[in-house]
Amino acid sequence: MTPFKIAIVDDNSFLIQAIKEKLSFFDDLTVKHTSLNGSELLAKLAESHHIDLILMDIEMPILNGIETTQIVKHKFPQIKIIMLTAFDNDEHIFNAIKAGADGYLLKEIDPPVLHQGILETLHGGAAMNPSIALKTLKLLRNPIGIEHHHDLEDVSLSKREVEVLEQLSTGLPYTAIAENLFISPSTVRKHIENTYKKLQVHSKIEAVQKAKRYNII
Amino acid sequence: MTPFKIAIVDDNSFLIQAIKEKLSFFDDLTVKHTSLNGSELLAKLAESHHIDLILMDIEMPILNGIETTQIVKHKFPQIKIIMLTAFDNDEHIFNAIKAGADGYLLKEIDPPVLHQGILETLHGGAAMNPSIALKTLKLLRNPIGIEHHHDLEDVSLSKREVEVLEQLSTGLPYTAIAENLFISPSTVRKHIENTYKKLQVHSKIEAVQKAKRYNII
DNA sequence: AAATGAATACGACATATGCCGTATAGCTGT
DNA sequence: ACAGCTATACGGCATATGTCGTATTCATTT
Repeated sequence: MTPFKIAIVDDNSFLIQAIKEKLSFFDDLTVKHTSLNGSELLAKLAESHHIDLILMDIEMPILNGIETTQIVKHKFPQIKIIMLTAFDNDEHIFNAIKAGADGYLLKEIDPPVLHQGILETLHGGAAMNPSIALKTLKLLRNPIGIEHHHDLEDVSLSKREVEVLEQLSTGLPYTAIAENLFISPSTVRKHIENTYKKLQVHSKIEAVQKAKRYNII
Repeated sequence: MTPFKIAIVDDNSFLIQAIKEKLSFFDDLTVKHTSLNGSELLAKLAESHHIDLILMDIEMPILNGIETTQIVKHKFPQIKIIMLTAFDNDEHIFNAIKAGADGYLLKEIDPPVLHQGILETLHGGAAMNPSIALKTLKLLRNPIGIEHHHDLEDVSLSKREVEVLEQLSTGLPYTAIAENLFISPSTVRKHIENTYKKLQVHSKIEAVQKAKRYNII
């Protein structure tokens, strides 16, 4: 069995070294590369995304761990990401989960526990330190904090564009939308084209998801 | 140090016995009493609530584990409760968390892991099996799923099909999905074709939305 | 030993989609 | 009156998608 390929991202090179040493005891894992911030990681992934799991710090310059997680998960959803950070405040935890993290551990973790968490995550689970787990349970019980609806300021879709987007979101093809709105398929497509530009996306799914996240539909 | 006082509630007396045996290895825990359903437990707690933690089954006659958890947590919030059940469907998990459970474990658990989970919970954390943890993360990410939280019984997607669906949901084209999963685009398309049949849909968007509603992704 | 299901892979074909350019008509605020 | 925005509409082209069929390999189950 070839070992799992791990990447580490942390702006503190001493801490990277410490994590590497913690993992060095286990021969079913190998650290393929490390980065000091998100964009350095993205550059390495662009060359080769042959990485199974990323251990990601949160507070980093240039591109932080939350943003980086979002981008990596969007482009390479198969790569597992565990946040490995010193802080466990609710804001970070919630944002990391929203960004798509598969786990959340604290840096003071013991090597065997870290190893266990990585393996569990690679086998389709989620790694969480118990105190973090409790926080996620509390978040689930209080749906108040869940709705973090920030509206998209700079983007404004026209009424018609929103109507078309709503139809799109149900999975209808252009021809059906045209019939529903009594306009030509060409017009539907043009509306969608303009909408994509405003939302800066390039497909139905991305448009629908972005629109939902920003409460446009 | 006096051992922690545990209570077990399960309508299957054989399983109670099995759990007791699992815990018998650890002298920092002692099983104070056991009950075959919720009202039996409540009666015992009314006499003496000198209990630190309850291991609670969900499916029981008379008073089930969810309702019992709600009542116990209301009257004795200091008592920790870990759900210990054979089932891990979203509905149960979500309801147990809402009822106030401090953890959720599966009955097939190994003795040392159960022991660990109990201690962690008693020390102010939450005990969760990794696959359950992942489900809670998904619930947090999908506000839709929180309202529905029911699994699709009759439909079962394979592991690979779920992976492909996850990739689909980010808006990636077939070719990118193929690269990410190191398989041919033909295979990606075949997986998607099979998925559509199982979900009874005919497009990406429908598949992704249905999968989200049923907490598949 | 046979059957089943999962994962892999290819070919073919009709349709849908993303993206470009162009164009007309109506409405709004300056 | 004119600039700017919106809604409407067409054509073209490369690529993506949905739906068929077929086929091999591997692991599990009967």
